[in-house]
Order: sequence, then structure tokens, then C-alpha cells
Amino acid sequence: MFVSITNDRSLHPSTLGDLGLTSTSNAVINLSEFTYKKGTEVFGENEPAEYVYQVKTGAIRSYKLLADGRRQIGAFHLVGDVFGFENAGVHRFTAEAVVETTARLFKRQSFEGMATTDALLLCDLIRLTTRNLKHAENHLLLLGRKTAVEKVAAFLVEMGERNGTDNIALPMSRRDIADYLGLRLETVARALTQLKKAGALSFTHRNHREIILLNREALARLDQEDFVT
Amino acid sequence: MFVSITNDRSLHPSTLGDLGLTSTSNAVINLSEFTYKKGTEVFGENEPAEYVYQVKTGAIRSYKLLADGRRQIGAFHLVGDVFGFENAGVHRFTAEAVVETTARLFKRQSFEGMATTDALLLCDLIRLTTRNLKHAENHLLLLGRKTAVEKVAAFLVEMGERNGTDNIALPMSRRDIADYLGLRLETVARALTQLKKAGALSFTHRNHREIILLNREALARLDQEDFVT
DNA sequence: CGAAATCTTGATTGAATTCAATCTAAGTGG
DNA sequence: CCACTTAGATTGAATTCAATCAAGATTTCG
Repeated sequence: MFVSITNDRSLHPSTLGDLGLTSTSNAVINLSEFTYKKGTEVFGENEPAEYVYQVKTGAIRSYKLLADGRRQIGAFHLVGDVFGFENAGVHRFTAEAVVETTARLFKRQSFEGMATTDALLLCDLIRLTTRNLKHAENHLLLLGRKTAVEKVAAFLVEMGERNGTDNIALPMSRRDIADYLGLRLETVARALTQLKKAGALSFTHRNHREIILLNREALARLDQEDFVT
Repeated sequence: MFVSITNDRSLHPSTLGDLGLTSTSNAVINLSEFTYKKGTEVFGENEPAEYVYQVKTGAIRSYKLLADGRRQIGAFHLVGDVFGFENAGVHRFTAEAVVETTARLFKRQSFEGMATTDALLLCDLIRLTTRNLKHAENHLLLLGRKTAVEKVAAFLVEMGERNGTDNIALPMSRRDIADYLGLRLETVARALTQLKKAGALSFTHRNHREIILLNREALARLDQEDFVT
């Protein structure tokens, strides 16, 4: 749903624990696994939503397009993330593999069937949707009001947090990052060199999907944090 | 939740019909009404979410701030819209009255109490949250990838659609519109004069919260529509 | 009416884009 | 293994769109 569910380790283990759900319902079935080659489409905007997906390995980008090809990536889905759940029967964005990616598939019908009976599961789905909404809301602030350097700094902080370390290997290209942040790829490159010069990060390899070592404090200084009362 | 629920007339009338809910549960109580003067706060970011609100008259803006005061409005809530529902117990944005506004208040506890028992209501809440998410996703595309004129055109189209007519009286200031679209107020004014010159709209009054007559076709040409396969 | 707020318009600046040229890393095939 | 190609990344220079600075115009309100 255009936004990722980060792997929430606080959820109870259960039948659906791997999906990040607390419900003990046995209605989720039809598990299967599929591998998508780099760049291939998992599903397209306005296609019927048949499955719900969970990333096992790799990374997914989900995006919307304007008629002239301008692209806005709404979220990257990393290992453990659940994506593709739609309340309506139709996907509102396109999902593609950033690199070779393996995903588990859950039949959507399974959810629908139990929807009216299993309140616990419904609560889980609200929580899932709410998490997506929260991510989207924060991204609105970033897209509308942050500068290029602040956007890139915020992106790196997000990736670091989702990875749980300050050592991150970005699976996506500069173009993908740019389309996530509402920038051009050259601007992303320039911001990264600026951040490096400012000591906010360093490259431990100098090959092209490099491993980046983050300096959290310096990044936090450059990323305008949200104002909290 | 940073995003509005538009008045959906397709929902079944019921006990909660006015709230836009299909559930026939009788658990929603504690109705009361309150009027907010222009510019006053309904609730603040990170405050505990005690109530759910529905606009009876007027308009509400909900926004987030950066530490240096940059503001991003996530949504305007117009007559009939429900806002302030939070899955967690804390508001993720600040809500203020754009003009003098009357709202109905529902105690949040009422929802929580029945949450685990009334599946129908839970479905309603998912639908509500999903609608917010959808709005946010479309706004991401607007903020990240549309030009100033496209943004203003899209804004007018949105307002026209929510109003159900092509005759709209905007309750909010140029600054509010600017903060909704990720622009400066001067840029909004310039875009409006451009749209007027292009024949996409005309002012039926020339006072300052003017009534605007929209020319849908011309606007649609100037607002880059989303690409649909 | 006069004062304050809001809006519009003009001139200028500036941040990000665009265009263009390397540069680097990763294939590919002889 | 090395020349060659290709994709992706970086850097530089020029341009552009929106921001900023500033002045009026219009509306609202006390």
C-alpha cells in the first residue's frame, strides 16, 4: 500500500507471527514463495490485489507515475516487510524488485473470508494500515518542507534505523533514492558528497553499491528533526 | 490522522451513519458539540487522543512542524469529515480551526471498548484509515513530483470534488494552501493568476476569500493526472 | 476612518535541475 | 587476462523554477 511495514519485533509469535500479526486465526493459508528478478514487476497500479507479500530476501520499491513518466516512490520494502495488502481489491501503486528478491505470498481471499469473524486479526490489519499511514505522513513533511541535504540525511537515518545498524549497504540506485525523495539523481549524489565532507558518513568500500558508515549525531544535525512540543 | 475522511454518501444510514460508519453497534456514545474560534487548536501533536471529531461547520487544518517553523499541512477537514481518530493513543499532528468551526466529539474510549467485539465497526475503522492512507499517497506524488501550477490546479480540483460543485469558496488563506502544497504563498498567488489567464478559473467575487468558478477541463489539462495503465 | 491583515505583483536571488562530460565498477567475449 | 562495452555515479557549468525580498493594493475589522 505504497508504504512499508517495518519488521516489528515486539509482536507476539503466533501462527501469523511471521507476518507481523498477533491473531491466532488459522485462516491464513495458501503460502507460497516466489523470486523476482531485478527490475521485474510484482504487481501494477490498478491491478486486482490477489496476494499479500512479505519480503524474504532483497528489496521492493512501490511507486506511482505521472503521465509523462515522473515517478514518486512511496516506500522501499526491505526484508521482513509486509506489502501489497489492500482494503479495496485493487493495488494503488506499482511494486517492483530493486534487486533479485524472494517473497512469500499469502492469498488475499484468506483475509477476506475471516474478516468479519476474527476481530483480533482485524485489529492487526488496522495496526498495519496505521503504520503505513504514519510513514506516509512523515514522508509528506519530508517531501513538502525539507531541503535536498535534509532529505538525504533523513533517508540515511531511516535506512539505518530499519537496518538496526549504522553500517548500511543500499540496495537501490541513486535514481531510486531520488524518486523516493522527490529529487534528481545528481542532487542525491551531490548531497551524499556534502554529507561525507561534513563527516556525517563515510564509505567503507568505494565500489558502487557501497557500504556506508553513518555518523548518527552529525546526520541528526543535518536532518531537521520534526518539532515535538 | 493527518488526512481527511471525505463525506461518503454511499455509506448505509445507521446509528453511526453520521460518522460514516456502517456498524450498527450502540457503543458509540458521549456525543457532544464544541465550537472553535478561528485559529484555535483542537489538539496538538503528541497529545493523548481522547476524542474523535466530526466537522459540522467550518474547516480544520492538520499539520506537522519542523523545529525551525516550516509547516506541512497534511489535510483540510471540511464539513462532514471525521478526523482525530488514532490507533495509538497519541495524535500524530496538530489540528487547528481554519475559520470558526463547530465539531461533534466522540469519546475515544467508546471505540476501544468495543474494539475487540464488534468486527463490523473494525471494518469501518480499517476503511477510514485506508481512505486517509490513499489521500496521503496521492499527496506524496503531488508534493514530490508536481510543479507549482500543477499543485494548485490539483488542489482546486480536489476542493471542487469534495464540494460537489465547480463553485468553491475557499475557507483557508494563501499561506494555508501554500503549506498544504509545499509552496510559498506568493507562488500560490502567482499560480492562481496564471490559471485565471489560462481560463481554468474565474473569480465571481473579488473579495479576498473569493468564490472561484472552476473550468474542469482546463484544470485537468494543467494538473498532470496520475498515469493509469 | 485608520490600522492590521491578506493578497498580488515586481525584481532579484538561490537551490535544485538540466545538460554535458568524465569516472568507476562490473560485465563480456576474444 | 586484457580490451571493450555498458550501467551507474560523480562532478562541472548553465539554466530554470520557485523562493526571497520588497512594494503596493485590497480587504477586513476595530
